[in-house]
Order: sequence, then structure tokens, then C-alpha cells
Amino acid sequence: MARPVCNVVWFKRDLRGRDHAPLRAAAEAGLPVVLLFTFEPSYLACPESDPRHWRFVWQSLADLRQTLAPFGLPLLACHAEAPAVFDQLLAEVEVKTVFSYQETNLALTFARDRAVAHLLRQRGVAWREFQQNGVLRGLRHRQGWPQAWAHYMAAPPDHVDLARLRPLALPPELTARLAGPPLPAVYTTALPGFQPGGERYAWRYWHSFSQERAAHYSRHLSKPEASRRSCSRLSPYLAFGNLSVRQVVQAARQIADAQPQLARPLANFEARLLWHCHYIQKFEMDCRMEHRPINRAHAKVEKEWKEDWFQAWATGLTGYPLVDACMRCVVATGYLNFRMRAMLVSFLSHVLWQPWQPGAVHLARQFLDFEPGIHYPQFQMQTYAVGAHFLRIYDPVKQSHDHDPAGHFIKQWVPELAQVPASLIHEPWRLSALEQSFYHCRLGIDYPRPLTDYVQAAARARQIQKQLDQDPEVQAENLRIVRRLSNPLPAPEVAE
DNA sequence: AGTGCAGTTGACTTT
DNA sequence: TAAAGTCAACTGCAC
Repeated sequence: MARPVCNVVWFKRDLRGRDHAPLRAAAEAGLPVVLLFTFEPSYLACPESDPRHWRFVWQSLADLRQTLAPFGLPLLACHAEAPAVFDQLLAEVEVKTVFSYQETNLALTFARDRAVAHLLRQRGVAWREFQQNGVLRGLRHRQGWPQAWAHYMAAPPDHVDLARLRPLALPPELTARLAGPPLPAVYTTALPGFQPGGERYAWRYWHSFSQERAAHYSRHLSKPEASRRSCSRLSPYLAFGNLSVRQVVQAARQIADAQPQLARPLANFEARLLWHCHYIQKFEMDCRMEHRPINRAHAKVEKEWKEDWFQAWATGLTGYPLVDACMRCVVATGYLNFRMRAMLVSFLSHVLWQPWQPGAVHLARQFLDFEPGIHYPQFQMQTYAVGAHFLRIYDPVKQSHDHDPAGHFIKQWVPELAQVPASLIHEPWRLSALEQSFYHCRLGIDYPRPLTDYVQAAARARQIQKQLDQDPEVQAENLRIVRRLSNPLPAPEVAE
């Protein structure tokens, strides 16, 4: 008996029903479709994964199903490795083409994609992968990239006519077999404190941002507390593709045109959307930075692993109030603004003098909006002076005075310091014995003494960096990186 | 009242 | 997206 013929749309980090090139292509191709998502055990179990990410995906799928249901389109979520899913599916149905987006992600998913490509090629199935968010695969240099990005962002979205998609009816037995075992409840139960996934929530965040919150965007961007409201909070929706960058860019331009008083903050916001894609493009072009220093000569910097220091950092017990508040906050909510993230990385790398890789894995799990293409380039930039960049060592006390002067954020996340007055909260190690007892904050008992002295540690980090700058091997590597990764044209906002 | 000077502030440069 | 260094201008104060 002839196998039924169909196409497949394979959803990855593009969990939306609009501006979706693979869906659009499948609709235009005419054949019945199978809509597929895979929860892969190897991906769920990888060190960078946290249940918070998969809960977000779960919620996104529920939302997507709501979008698809009126058109009678089922979405098959399989708890199995993707190659195995395709293998089983191809045994029962004849797939002409698999449509998906290109995925700039971990080495793990890249290897998975190669296995899938191999399998599909063997079975004579075409795989059409589409460019996502202006990120280009196979670029050798970035000359012309900003122009290509601008062109993509200005182009009309990939409109999907869901009414034109016809589902392929799979036998329930096959559907059940493909679906695999149910996901453990930890991946499917919502937790308070985290942003919920899904296209509908994504647009709700966009509307509240563009209508109310964006006014103070630039002023509050770096404040640990105010940024939670005044920033867009779209990052997890972009990371999992509940929104395309293009949809957001175009929505922002529309609002900026209609409401001139928002033009400035929204232009600032759009510049960051460009940087978002810029870093993913960087990672796409050199994904080895997931594991090793982008400046290979930096591999010889010796760092002494101190498990207890790392644990103190990871749990918010370093003795530096703002550092601890930030870590506890991101562990509890999955969100922290850019500057505070950079400070956490700087503190681990330069002050505690610990290797960055375990820190990158820890924060990948905490960030609800974990985006490998931003995460790894940023970690490397914060850790090393790479290419044209210089070292940025954040002073945790200065940051505290500058961005949380009244200590509200600190008190919220480090309740041990709740009684300490604002004037003393940034440096609790200065509290006298009397003050410690008066403010219920005994150092070493209620709240830790600093793990190490910031001033000395930063001086050492700067000195080692100075030596590295003189090192011919480091210099040669930097030259290579500048040639390959830097953009030889003027900055995009100027060129535009 | 005007001068000298130590200390502060801010703009700008450098790493 | 940082912070230290440099320098000039400014301030407050003693005399």
C-alpha cells in the first residue's frame, strides 16, 4: 500500500504562527503537512538546559496549538530524539520536504541537525532551511552584513495563510508512538515568578512596553530594579521565537512614527535588536567559542578552580551585596538586565579569578532568555580583551552606588541586609561590631564576609591583562579575530 | 581685595 | 556595556 505523501514543518526556536517562512513555504507547497516539535532527551538533559526553558517551550506550544486549532491543524510534540522521530515517521509516510528555520544553537543541536540531514538525504527527503532573524549561514566575513540585516528587517513579514494548510491525518497509533512518553511534570507545570511562554503573552508584553513602559527605557536600562519594568522583557519571546526580530523591529518603527515622544527610546531599543542579531551572527561564524577562548592564546591564562568560591558566586553568597542580589534574583526569576549580567560575569572571571566555562553553564540555566548566540560571545567579551575590545572590570561597589543607591534591590533579594541603612548597605564589611548587632547583620553569621578583596583582585586581573597585551601570540590572535569577525564598514546606525 | 594653593569636578584619553 | 589616568578649569579658604 502506498504511503501517504506530505511535507513536514519542523518547529525549533520559532514557536509562532506569524512571520514564519517554513509555515508559509509549506502552505504554498500545497501538500498535506505534519507539524512537528521535538523534546529531545539529550537536549533536555544537556548542562545548559533548565526546566524553566522547557516550561516556556511547553507554554509556547500550548499557545501555538490555540492558534492552529481553528484550522484543524494538530501540532505533534514528540518526546524523543529528532532523528528517531523522522526515522519512524518516514517508515509510515512519504515526506517530500521538511521545512524549518536554520538554528544557531549549541554544538549539541548542530550535531543533531547533521544527523537529521544525513538521514533525510539517505531517504531522498528534501530539507529546506530558512534564514532566521537576519542571521546568515556560511558567511566568511561580515562586510555588507548590516545592510543585509536592514534589508531583511524592512522586508514584508512572511505571511502565513493558515487556511491554506491541510493537515495529514496520521493514525492515532502512529501519533501516540511518535509522541513518546509523557514529559515529566517539572517541564509542564508553570512556576510563579517567571514570564509565561507563548505568542499571545509576547504581544501583551510588546503592547505594554510600547504603550506604557518604553518611556523610561533609556534611563532605567541599567537599574537592576527599574529595568524589570522599563525594559521590553521581550528577550525570552525572541529567544524561543514567539516573536521574530523583524516583527518587533517593524512594530517599533510604527509606534515611533506615530508617537514622536517615543522615537528616541524606541530607536535605542532597535539598536539593541541589531546587536542581538549581530552577536548571533558572530556565534554562527565561530561557534567554537562555546567551549574555548576565541583568542586561542588566552587558553594559557592559569586560573585556580575553587569549588567553594564558585558555589558562593552561583548561590549569591559572595559577601558583595549587589552581586549576591543579582544572582539570587536571576535564579528566582530568570531575568536580569544587561549590565548586571555583565557584572556577575566580571566578578566570577576577574575578581574570583575562576574559569568562565562553568559560569557560562550556570547562567545559561538561569537565564529564561538563554540565547547561545548572545551568551557565548558576551561571556568571552566580558572575560577577555578580544580583538578590538578592552577589558571591562566592573566595580561591584561603584555599580551598587550608581544603580541601586537606596539599596531597594539589594534589600529585596538579600533580606539579611534589610535593616542596614542605605549609606552602609553597599559595603557591609565596614559595619562596626555594634552596628552589626544593631542591624541584625552579623558578618560571617547572618551575611558572609567578602570572599576576596575586590580592589586587589581587580588590580591583579588588570596586571595580567597588561602582560597578555604584550604577548605576541595574543596580539597575532587578536589580529586574526579583528580580520574575521569585525565589521570593516562604519557602524550600522551611521551607515544607514 | 587679590593671590596662592590644595582639593574637586568634568571632559577627554587610554588601556 | 568600565575604570583609571590626565589635564584644565574651578572652588574655597587662608593670608
